[in-house]
Amino acid sequence: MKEHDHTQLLHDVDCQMPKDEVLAELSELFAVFGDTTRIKILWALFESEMCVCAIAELLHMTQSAISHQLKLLRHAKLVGSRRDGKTVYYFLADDHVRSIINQGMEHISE
Amino acid sequence: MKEHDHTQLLHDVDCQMPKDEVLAELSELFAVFGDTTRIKILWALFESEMCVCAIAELLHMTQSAISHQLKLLRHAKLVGSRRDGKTVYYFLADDHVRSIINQGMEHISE
DNA sequence: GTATCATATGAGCAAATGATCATATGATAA
DNA sequence: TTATCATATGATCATTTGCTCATATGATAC
Repeated sequence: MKEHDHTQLLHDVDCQMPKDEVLAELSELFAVFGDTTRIKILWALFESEMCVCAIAELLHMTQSAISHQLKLLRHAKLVGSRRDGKTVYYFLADDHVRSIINQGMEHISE
Repeated sequence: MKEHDHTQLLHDVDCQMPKDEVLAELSELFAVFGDTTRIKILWALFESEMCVCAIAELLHMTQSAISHQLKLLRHAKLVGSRRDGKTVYYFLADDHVRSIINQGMEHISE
């Protein structure tokens, strides 16, 4: 396969590309949204903060599965948590979550 | 593990949840953004439409790998394509792509 | 202290994913 | 037609992912 010439275009596009590091971080962020369970958790938290076992009950999944996913969401800074006695409540970290999900919804509902 | 009671909350949250079908579609969309290669392709197309082998050269990847990924992007309706002779040019399908990626960038740069 | 509830976490495993290789298809030129 | 370029696609394989199970940790009540 001999490639035809794109030298100029490639140069221009390459200049506009953010660092690999940034793009990796970006794709990791979207990967967090890229799972049904995690999307459901985030959507649930739109309404109200919730404890782990409530989310588990809502989604008909084990406490362990939910806890593992919440760990990912926390790492991505999409949710925060607060402890009240034995219970840990999770909540949306900021409004970017809503914005991103809303943009996604717009795209699929066309 | 006996669960404590969340009946009222669960009912309220459940009412606000979109159908599983919709949430699945939504997470599949974000999953497409959730890969470094695909994010790079989309970012490249911000600048200009490009043919497959130009993208491959830009990302230092094989034509085959890029072609497989473009298929996914096409399926998600994030890119479109047009043929000109032997060459196929890919371009961003609409502005949702830009909006979604911009929101993501905002989140990680805080 | 012990018992119990709520949550977190490590190991293991089946399923999904992303790249490569070989090959097929589509288009143009000679 | 044959040769070549550009792209698409199927098979394969190593890596990653998401769940389950068992167990650990943390907090409260007794």
